[in-house]
Amino acid sequence: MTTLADLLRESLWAQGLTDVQRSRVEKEVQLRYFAAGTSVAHKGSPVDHWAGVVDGLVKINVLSVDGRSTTFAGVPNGGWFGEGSLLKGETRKYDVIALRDSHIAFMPRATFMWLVDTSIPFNRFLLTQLNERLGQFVGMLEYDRLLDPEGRVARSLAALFNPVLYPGSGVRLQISQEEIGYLAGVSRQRVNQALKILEQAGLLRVEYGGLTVLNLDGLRNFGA
DNA sequence: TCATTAAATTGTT
DNA sequence: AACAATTTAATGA
Repeated sequence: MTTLADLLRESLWAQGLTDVQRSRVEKEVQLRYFAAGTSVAHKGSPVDHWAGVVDGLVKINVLSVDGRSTTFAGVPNGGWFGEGSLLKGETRKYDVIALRDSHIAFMPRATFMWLVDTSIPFNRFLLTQLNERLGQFVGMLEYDRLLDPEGRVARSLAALFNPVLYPGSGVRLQISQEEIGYLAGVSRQRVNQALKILEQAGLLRVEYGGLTVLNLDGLRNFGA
């Protein structure tokens, strides 16, 4: 179990803060618990917090009119989301759902804006985060059309280990094959087959209720 | 600590 | 989608 202190210690943006800034953040950030399958935030609701995953895994997704679910990204330990809508003052554009039992940290808009106004390292972090996320979505557009299911699973997993966006992730990822299916947009059966292929290629090791990444670059470039 | 049972997850069709 | 096999977690002796 990871704590808020661990999250702040591992977050790049927190390392650049002054003691005054960090203590205000620790005082005003609230922790909430979400059971697996529950909604963390609804599409269309006002965005008044910046949210970080302290412990767990959430997915960012939308529902199409016919009820089909499409996942844009998974956010593991150490990942933060919602800064785009927070900066623009718009309502949330995606649903956020906990894939596992998750502890989520919420930073009030006032605190977030205060950091934007007073901390150059925090702004630099936001620039990097937005840039990385842009690159991730551009890459997704590409592989979504070009790659077979093995490649899609491989890149979805690699995205979860993006060291810039999600510095808290280790090599071990606790995620069921069903959850991977949601993230990669393929059926659980295809995930099962894809994982075996990736395991034979020496890129990862399949375990009960999770997997261990052995070759992150190999995953990232699989099928290219 | 060990055995039994239920629940979750995986592997296969 | 359905089913069987496997692993984990919980319970109680």
